[in-house]
Amino acid sequence: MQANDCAAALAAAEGLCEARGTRLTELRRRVLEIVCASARPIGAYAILDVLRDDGRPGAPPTVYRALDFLLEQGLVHRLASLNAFIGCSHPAEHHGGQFLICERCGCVGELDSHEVEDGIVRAAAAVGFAARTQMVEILGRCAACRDAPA
Amino acid sequence: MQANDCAAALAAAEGLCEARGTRLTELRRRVLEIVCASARPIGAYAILDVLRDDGRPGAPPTVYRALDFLLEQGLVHRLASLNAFIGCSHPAEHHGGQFLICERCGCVGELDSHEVEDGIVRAAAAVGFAARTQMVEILGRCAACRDAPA
DNA sequence: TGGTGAATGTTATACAGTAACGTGTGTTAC
DNA sequence: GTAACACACGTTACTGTATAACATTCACCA
Ligand SMILES: [Zn+2]
Ligand SMILES: [Zn+2]
Ligand SMILES: [Zn+2]
Ligand SMILES: [Zn+2]
Repeated sequence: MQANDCAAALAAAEGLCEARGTRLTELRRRVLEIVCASARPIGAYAILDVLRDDGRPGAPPTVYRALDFLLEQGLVHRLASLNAFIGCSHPAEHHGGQFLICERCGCVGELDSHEVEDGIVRAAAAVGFAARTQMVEILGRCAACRDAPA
Repeated sequence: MQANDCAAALAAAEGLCEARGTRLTELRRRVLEIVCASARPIGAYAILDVLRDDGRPGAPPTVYRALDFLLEQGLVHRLASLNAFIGCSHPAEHHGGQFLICERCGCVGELDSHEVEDGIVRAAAAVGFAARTQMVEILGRCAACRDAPA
C-alpha cells in the first residue's frame, strides 16, 4: 500500500469507527498504520517488532487483539495462505474478498469480483452446500511482473 | 473419506507414482493412508501421533516431508484456513481445488468446478494478473447440516 | 566396490496463535 | 461522590505449526 493510500485508509477508518461507535484507540490505529504502510502482507510478529521499535511494551496478545478488532471492522484482511495481514482497499463495505498474490514480487491486490463470489455461491448450492463466507487467494504474476523471466 | 475410498485412493496413488516414475515409499504410503482414513481434515501433528502409535520413529520433518511429496503429486490437498490436510478425491489430474468446509460437522467436500476456476482466471486477467494456481475455501453448512439449528 | 543422490533420522529452533489473570480507566447507577 | 461495571491493555506462560541444518541409511549405477 502506498503512503497516501495509507493516510486515506487511516482517515476512512477514523470515519467508519466514529460512525459505528467503535473505538479506534491509539494502539489499534498504530497497528492499522503499520499494516497499511507495508507494501506487502505483514505477519503478526513483524508488527510486534515495529511496536517494540516504537518503544511500546508488547507481547503477542497485544497485536492479536488489535488485529481482531481491525478484522471485525473490516479494516484489514488476513491471508490464510501466508499467515499475514493486509489493509483493506475499500473498507466501507464488509466483504470476504479475493486476493491476487504475486509470486515474484510478493505484492497483493484485492479483486472483489461479485461475479466470482456469486459463481462460488451458486456452484456450492448446486451440490447442496450453503456457503456463508469464502476465502479466495490467487497465486500468479502481477501486471508488473507478468512478463519477467523466471 | 470412507474406507473403500481410502483403498481406492491408495491404489490410484500407486498407479500414478508408477506411471510418473516417482517413489511412493512405505512412509509416504502410510501418511497418505492416514490422511485418507480420516473422515475430516487432519493436522500434521495428528498424523505424527499416528505414526508414533505405529511404533515408527518420527519428528515433524518426517511427516512434513512426506506431505510435501504427496502435495507435489497432487495426492493430498492442504487447507490453509485449517492448517490441515485431506486426500484428493480425484488425483489423476492436478488441480488447485475448491473446498466446501462445513462449520457444523467439520466435513470437507471437494468441488472442482471449472466454471468457478475459469471465472477466477478471467477476473484476474481483467486486471492484468496472470493466475497460476488458486486456493478457494468455502465456509458454510453441508447438505446434511444445512437445516440444523445453530 | 565405491560413488552418487534420494529418503529418512535427529536436534534444535523459528514462527503463529491463545489461555488466563492482573491493572488501569472511563462510564453509568445510585 | 462512589460503587459497580465494561472495556482496553499489560504480562506470563503455553500450545500448535513449520522449517533449518546436519547425520545417517539405502538404492542404484558406473
Ligand atoms: Zn477489502
Ligand atoms: Zn509482482
Ligand atoms: Zn483434489
Ligand atoms: Zn456438516
